[in-house]
Amino acid sequence: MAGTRSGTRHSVVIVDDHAMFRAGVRAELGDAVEVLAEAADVDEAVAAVLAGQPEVVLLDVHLPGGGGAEVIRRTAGKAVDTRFLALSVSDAAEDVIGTIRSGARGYVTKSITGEELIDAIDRVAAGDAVFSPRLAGFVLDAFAGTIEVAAVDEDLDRLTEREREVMRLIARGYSYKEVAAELFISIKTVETHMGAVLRKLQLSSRHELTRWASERRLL
Amino acid sequence: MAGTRSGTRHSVVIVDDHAMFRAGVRAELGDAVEVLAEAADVDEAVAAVLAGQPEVVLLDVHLPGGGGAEVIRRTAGKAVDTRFLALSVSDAAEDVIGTIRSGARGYVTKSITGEELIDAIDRVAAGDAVFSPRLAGFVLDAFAGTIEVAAVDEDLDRLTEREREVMRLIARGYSYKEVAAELFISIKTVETHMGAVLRKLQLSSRHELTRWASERRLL
DNA sequence: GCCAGGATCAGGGGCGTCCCCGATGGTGGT
DNA sequence: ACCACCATCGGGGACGCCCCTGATCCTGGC
Repeated sequence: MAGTRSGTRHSVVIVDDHAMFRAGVRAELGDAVEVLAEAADVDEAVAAVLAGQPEVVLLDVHLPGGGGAEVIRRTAGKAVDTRFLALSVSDAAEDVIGTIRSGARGYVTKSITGEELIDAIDRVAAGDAVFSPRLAGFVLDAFAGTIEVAAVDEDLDRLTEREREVMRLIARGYSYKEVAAELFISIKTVETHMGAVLRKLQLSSRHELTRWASERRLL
Repeated sequence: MAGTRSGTRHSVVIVDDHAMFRAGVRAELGDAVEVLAEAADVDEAVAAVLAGQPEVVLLDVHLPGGGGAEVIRRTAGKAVDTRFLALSVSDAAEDVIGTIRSGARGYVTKSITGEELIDAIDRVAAGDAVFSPRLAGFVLDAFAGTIEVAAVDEDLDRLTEREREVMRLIARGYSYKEVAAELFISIKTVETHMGAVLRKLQLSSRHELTRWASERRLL
């Protein structure tokens, strides 16, 4: 992490329905940013953004009055230089994708540290898109076709179509016998494919595979 | 709320996996209480409670390492004057009931204000039970005898201490051999306990157990 | 003292998982 | 034609998982 990158002291508005959490963010940010205002629901947030014209809005996704996406919609065009950084407990795909589609430039979970958050604010203000590492995967998946995915999926790409098919069923808890019945092939063929899957993904058991797949939301 | 009631400055330990939220609680509490320690997971929490013997533990329900209930279980009897106040985003019945059954003396949501939280801490320390208004209803319902939330825990309650221990490790993906090494017992004993676990929970394989446990957030 | 229940362990058996060694046929590239 | 790769299968083995029938020790209740 950058650590001491502070620099410009961007202006921000903090939007979250929990006063406690807003206080936590404020405390963690210290004087690294300028907090223009706080808001606890959609109406307050819209008013605060229009009044303050902040560079960055820290935006909770689940918010009384229509959710964080509603805030973005209702301020669109009226706050030209403002960028939105979603800050949520949820790591559900629909929340992430929905928020990004609404126009947020980043999405980080509340498990982030203060230092990382300051860094994320800096980068969003500079025009970058910022995502928690764990989320980056399916954000890119959702926009697949335009962007190619690297790193994580390199392993997955080396699997053949049939191997991926077997992998999905095994990861869901199917036994070799059940996979064989499902795909109309013999148990031995399933074993062969599984051997290839485990070797290519550098795993050693079906349990590890289950975890690997669920971490990547491939189920 | 009561507002200026301060009085005795109770000692507390704050347990939550989000550093940001801990900072918020700490900031909101100010010097109205004495914060002995913070903890981010079950192990840290148990250590902090045993070391500090606080009057009140502010306890997140969803916590890496087994959840808040696990903290209560593992400190039971070893911290005589300590009372637990659950502080959670969840208002789900099973979370509330489960936490209370584990021994917590109160349950408030994170939408609470700092003032109200200080008041709740005072009252829990004094021996009162404290609940967010919206939750009080079905807490009483549950102990009135109706609700079938009990069904989930009845199965779990029939497990012995040792069986629960084995169950947790197996559900996390440990092999029998690894569990045996971890608990300093033989593989055959692990098999015996697992047989009892599967029979009592009416499951048929370790895979089903993994799902069962993850659905109930027992990991 | 007897009995129930919990924790510990052993032997053995059936089946699942994962690996090794092969083999055959098809397909696409050179 | 040859080679690389894929999908399909088989035998056999080592080990893990799950169940069965036992057994011993200890603790607590009647």
